[in-house]
Amino acid sequence: MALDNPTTQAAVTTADKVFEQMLHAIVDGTIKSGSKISEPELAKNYQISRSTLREALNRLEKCHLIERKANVGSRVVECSIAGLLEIYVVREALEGMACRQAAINMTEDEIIEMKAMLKQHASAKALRDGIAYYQEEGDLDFHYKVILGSHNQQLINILCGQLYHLVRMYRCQFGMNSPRATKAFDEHSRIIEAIADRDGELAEMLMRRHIAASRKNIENKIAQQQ
Amino acid sequence: MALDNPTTQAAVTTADKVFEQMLHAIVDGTIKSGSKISEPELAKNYQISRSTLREALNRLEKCHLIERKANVGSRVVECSIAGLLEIYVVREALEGMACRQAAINMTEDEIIEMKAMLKQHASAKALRDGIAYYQEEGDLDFHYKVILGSHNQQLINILCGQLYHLVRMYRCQFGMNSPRATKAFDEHSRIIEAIADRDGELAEMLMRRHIAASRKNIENKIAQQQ
DNA sequence: AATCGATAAATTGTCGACATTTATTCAGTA
DNA sequence: TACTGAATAAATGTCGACAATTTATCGATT
Repeated sequence: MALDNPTTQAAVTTADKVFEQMLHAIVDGTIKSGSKISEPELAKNYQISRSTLREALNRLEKCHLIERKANVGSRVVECSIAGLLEIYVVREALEGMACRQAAINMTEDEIIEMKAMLKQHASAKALRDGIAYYQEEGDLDFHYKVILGSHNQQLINILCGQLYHLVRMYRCQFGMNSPRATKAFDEHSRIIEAIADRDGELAEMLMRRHIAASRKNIENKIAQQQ
Repeated sequence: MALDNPTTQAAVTTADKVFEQMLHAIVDGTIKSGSKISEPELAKNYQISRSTLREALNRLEKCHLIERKANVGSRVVECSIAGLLEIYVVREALEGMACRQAAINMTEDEIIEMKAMLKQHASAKALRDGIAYYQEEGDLDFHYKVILGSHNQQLINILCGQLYHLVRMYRCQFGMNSPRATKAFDEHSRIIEAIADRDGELAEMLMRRHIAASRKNIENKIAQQQ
């Protein structure tokens, strides 16, 4: 659970471990976004050889967290409003489709599990008057489960394997604890209903609106700050 | 133009060149899908060190053309009907959205260029009575241009950077020269119209239907073969 | 003083060797 | 004969050093 990502398997090699450490550091901003990466320096810091470090860098590049130029080096990806909005556009398309596929392909057991999860979120929400907790963990859990429920390996790879690290990075660095907790919860409920009804078209539409609402919420926030 | 991919930049390092060679070999089946990759053997074949080869393998992995297991090795991705259909689902979602964004973000010049391209395809089609040529190059050109027209770097990366190599691989190995040439051409025309009208909603819908039709065409072909 | 060019320093790319893990072989036993 | 398990072979992971390229430094010239 080092990555809070249901598709990640245990890190066995040292490059794996360094990858996870760097992933964490980049997501929470310890390694600043936009900064250049010095291979000799980092290799010394983590006490590994440059080969091993480069192996870790390659995995970070796969997640689109760093960018490499030949004979020049690597930089941590830059966090920008435009970049964040781009990701939301992709998520709207992909998670919308994932939701449609989930309505088609989810097993009854998976649906029961999702309903149970939502019930648990509801009680947690009632207890804590739902703010931070639900927003962070619960929201991710929900989206992960829907994506996995699509039973489409390509969708799962792209969303859980690469995009979601970027999403978490933006959430951390821009401090997104938006006041959409209650609204989001209701939207999640309706989405699960549509999936349980095996109504793929509605499920996709609701998921797209759910993500679009998130995006507009951010756009408003940005507009306010300016 | 080694990769027929508008987003690829010149290969400067030897790892780049080996990557391109292997990419070609995997796409056209010289390196068989599902086969195991022996690092020592390939390194000898290409006359490079294992480090350099591994660098090339990492890029292939980024394109989802090979899969690696820790301490076990790499295998070329397996071509299956299910896998092909999965890709079409992802393309329907992503290219649909790309088309919507293209309707919003394309410049007038880009639209003019697209119309010119289509006109050229039309004459080529008339001349050769449209079979192979349009299907292969023309279709890819069209889809590439729409994707680039979205002006969304994430969409461009995912579609042109990774998914399209897989698409080309399947086209090569399954021998897809489907008889949809004329129909596809008409669909392309209507999509460009929608983009020119800045009608994002229609553009997305038409692109989704266009790709879904391709998918159904394949499903039918498969069903016939059995 | 600013710009250009050459030299020097540092960084990335590549290599071959060693360490560690996995796969194979083959002898021994039930 | 079939199966287990230890020894062997092979493959992957990691390391440190060298080569090639880029960046920084510094002196010369306009």
